[in-house]
Amino acid sequence: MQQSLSRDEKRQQKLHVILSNAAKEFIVRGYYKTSLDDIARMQNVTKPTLYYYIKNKEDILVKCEQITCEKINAMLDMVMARDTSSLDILHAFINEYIKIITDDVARCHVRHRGQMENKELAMQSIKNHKDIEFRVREIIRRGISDGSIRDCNSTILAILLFDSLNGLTSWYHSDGQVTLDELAEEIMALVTKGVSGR
Amino acid sequence: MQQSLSRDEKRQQKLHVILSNAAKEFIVRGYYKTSLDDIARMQNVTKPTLYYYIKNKEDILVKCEQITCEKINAMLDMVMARDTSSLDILHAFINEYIKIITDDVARCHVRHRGQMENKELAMQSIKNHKDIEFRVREIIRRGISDGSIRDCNSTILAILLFDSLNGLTSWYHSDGQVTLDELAEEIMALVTKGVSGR
DNA sequence: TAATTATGTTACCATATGGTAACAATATAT
DNA sequence: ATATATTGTTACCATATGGTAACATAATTA
Repeated sequence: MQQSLSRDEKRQQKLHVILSNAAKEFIVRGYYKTSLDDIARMQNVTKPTLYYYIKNKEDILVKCEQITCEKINAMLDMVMARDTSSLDILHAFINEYIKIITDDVARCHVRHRGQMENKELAMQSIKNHKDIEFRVREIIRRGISDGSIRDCNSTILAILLFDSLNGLTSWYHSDGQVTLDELAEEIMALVTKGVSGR
Repeated sequence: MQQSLSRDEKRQQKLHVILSNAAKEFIVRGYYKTSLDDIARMQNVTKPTLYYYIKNKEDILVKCEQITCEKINAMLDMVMARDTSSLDILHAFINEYIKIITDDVARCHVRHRGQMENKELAMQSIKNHKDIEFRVREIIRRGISDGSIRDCNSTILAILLFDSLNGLTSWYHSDGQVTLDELAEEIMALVTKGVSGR
C-alpha cells in the first residue's frame, strides 16, 4: 500500500520533470521547433514512453496551464481575503504574481495560452485566463469604490497590467541584474504613481 | 519607361498583399499552422509563385519587421524633434505607436519578433527592437533630467511600457467597443498618473 | 512462485510541408 | 514580329514529426 503510493509519487515526479523540461524548451526554441523526440531525449527515454504520462503534445501545454492557473487562483483566494484597502490587495497580488510567473511551467503557460490547435482546449484556455482577469478586475472595481484606486476603465487597466506582468516571462531571468523584489517595487511604483514627475 | 515603373509598382503591391494576408493568418492561426500553400491560395496563386516575391517563409517575418521598424523609427524621428517636455514627447510617442501597431503587418512583427529559426535573422530582429527600446529609454532619461518624469529605472519602465503597448496587438481590434483614442487616453492616464486614488 | 500491472522499447506509418526543377505563358522592348 | 525578361504552373522530393502497434521487461500483488 505504501509502495503503491510511492509508485504514484514517482509517476507524479516524472510527469513534473517532463513538463518543466518541455516547458523550458518550448520557451527557448518554441513549441513547434521542439519535437517529442527532443523532449523524450531529455528524460533519457523514448518518445512512446511520454505517452504514458501525457495524452499528446498539446496535453503538455494543458497540464502546464492547469498547474499555473491553480496556483494563481489559490493565491488570489489568499490575497482577496485580506482586510485592507483594495490598492493594498492589488499590491500584494502583483508581488505574488511575479513570484509565480517566474517559473518555467508558468512561463510556458503564459507564452502559449489560448494557442492550442484543438479549438475546445483553446477556448478553455482563454476562459481560464479570463476568469483570473475577471477576479483582478473585481479588485480594481472595489478599489474604485473604496477610493483607494483612481476612477478608470477597470477592464483596460486589468489587461494592461497583465500584459506587463506576463511580459516579464519573456525577458526577466532571476540570474540577471534586477532582483525580483526590485522589479516588483518598480512595477508597483509605476502602477501606483505613474511616471509623472512631482 | 512608365510601363516598367507600373510593373514595379504592381510587384510592390502584390508583395504587400502577400505580406498582409500572411500576417493576418499568422496572427490568428499561428506561423507554423499556416502553410505557404495556404498563403498562396489567398492570393489565388500557387506556392512557387510566392518565391518570386519572398526568399522563403521566414522572409515574410523579416519583411514585416522591416516595414514596421521603419515606420516606428520615422515616427520617433518626428516625435523626438519636438520642442516640448519629455513627458509630452512620451505622450506623443504612445499615441503614434498605438496607431502604427494596430495593423496586421505590425501585429505580425510584434508577435514573432526574434523568433526566426535562422539565428542571425533572429539576432538582427532582437537588435532592431532593442534599438527602438533604447530610443524610448532616452526619452525617459531626458524626462528624468528635465523633471517631467519621476525618477525611476528607465530600462524597466521602457520594457513595461512596450509590454503593455505590444500586448494590444493580442486583444485590441478596431471594431471592438473601445476606440483608439479612448485606449490611448486610458493608457496615458495610467502611465502618467498610475492607479492610486487621490 | 505465478499472474498481473506498470513502464519502457523498437519499428513503423501517414501526413504535412518547405523548397526546387522543369516547363508554360504573358507582357515588354527592340 | 521576334526576342527577352517576367510571372506563373505542374509535378515532385526530402525531411521531419506526431502518433501507434507490437513486443520486452521490471515491479506488485495474490
